[in-house]
Amino acid sequence: MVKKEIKTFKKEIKIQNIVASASLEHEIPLIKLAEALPNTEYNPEQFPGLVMRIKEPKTSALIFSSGKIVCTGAKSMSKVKEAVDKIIQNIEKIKIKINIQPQIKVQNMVASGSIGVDLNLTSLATTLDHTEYEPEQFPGLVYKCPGTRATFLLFSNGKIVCTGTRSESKLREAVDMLVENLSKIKVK
Amino acid sequence: MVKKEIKTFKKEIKIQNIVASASLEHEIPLIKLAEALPNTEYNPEQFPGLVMRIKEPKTSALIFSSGKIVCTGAKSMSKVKEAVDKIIQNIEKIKIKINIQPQIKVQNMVASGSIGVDLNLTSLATTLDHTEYEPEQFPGLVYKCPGTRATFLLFSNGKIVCTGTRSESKLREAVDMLVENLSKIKVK
DNA sequence: TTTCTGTTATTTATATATAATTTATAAAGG
DNA sequence: CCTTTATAAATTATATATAAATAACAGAAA
Repeated sequence: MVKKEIKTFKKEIKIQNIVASASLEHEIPLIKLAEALPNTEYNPEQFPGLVMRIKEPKTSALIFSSGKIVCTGAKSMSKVKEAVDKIIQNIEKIKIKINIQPQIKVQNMVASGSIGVDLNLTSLATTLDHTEYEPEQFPGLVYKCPGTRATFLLFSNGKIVCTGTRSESKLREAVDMLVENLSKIKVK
Repeated sequence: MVKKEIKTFKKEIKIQNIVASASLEHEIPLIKLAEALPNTEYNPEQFPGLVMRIKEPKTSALIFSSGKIVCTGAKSMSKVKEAVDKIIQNIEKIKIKINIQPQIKVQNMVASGSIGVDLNLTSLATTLDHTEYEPEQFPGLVYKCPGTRATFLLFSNGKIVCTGTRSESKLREAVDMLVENLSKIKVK
């Protein structure tokens, strides 16, 4: 019985960063917020969003006057939710009442891991499609995985970085597809 | 009988600084060394090496935890050797025994002198290759002497500075080549 | 004039390469 | 005092590239 080649890869992947957005459905006076809270940075002439940093979970949020927010840095969905709650609590300190439970939408996930085998990036760049490899510019090979939102960064030691997916299931699907595609061109 | 033009140059050169490195082949506890010796300066968050100053020969040494050292300031090889011996004696004050006679490697020599003739740096900058001359930035003309490790700083009064060579013989060769190259384009 | 790019800012892993850090030294000009 | 040149040591920092939402401004193309 022939085992599928894919089984020989020791896939391993860990979510390192989640970017999520939400709308508080309420105008936010950013200047007032910036003056009231020490954990904020606001330079409207540089960027329209106010930056709010949360210690636990360690995250950073971008808050716009429209009430739209972007949360970055969390490593799990539960942490994202915790962070959003903290953000709302912070905003409510300036007497603004957020009446809704904002719907959180994951916009991007960054995960890192390994596929357990060394990769010859130079040959991969020519045998695999949808790749970009300029070692003198960046040591990783960029692979936009067809059929998925994922873009991978592949390194010669087998370490990988996956960006672009929006859920852990889609992330795992993408990694499986990456390994499958690599197997097809027999990288090992 | 036509005398060679080169003979009209009154070449003169003196070594002003020698930078040499060596390895003591022994780990050095820099914190302990800094606390025990007054002639040291150690700011690891600023620079990983400990600075040790020796009065005679007047030199300064950079000592790293790996046991690698860099000695600067000596004007002759014998002074470099004396300085390294003093450095080892200093280190042995904190009970560390350096069992070897480290092999000293000269990494750079700085020498100054004169070629005995005034130089029109502006015209030299255009007639001689491998030069850089920006008088409003620095009054000397920079000349990277092809075929040697030497880089010269040439001044309008004929004074010169030579950097980059690793031995007195190579230094003299470089100066000879400088004079020869200047003669070719008849600077006088 | 309108629309479409490209900055601006945030996070995060990955891995290369520079650059800056320190020390000494001469030269001439600011 | 600074400028410039070369040179080693080891450590930290930054730049390189990836995705994504926010939104305000810029410049450019239509």
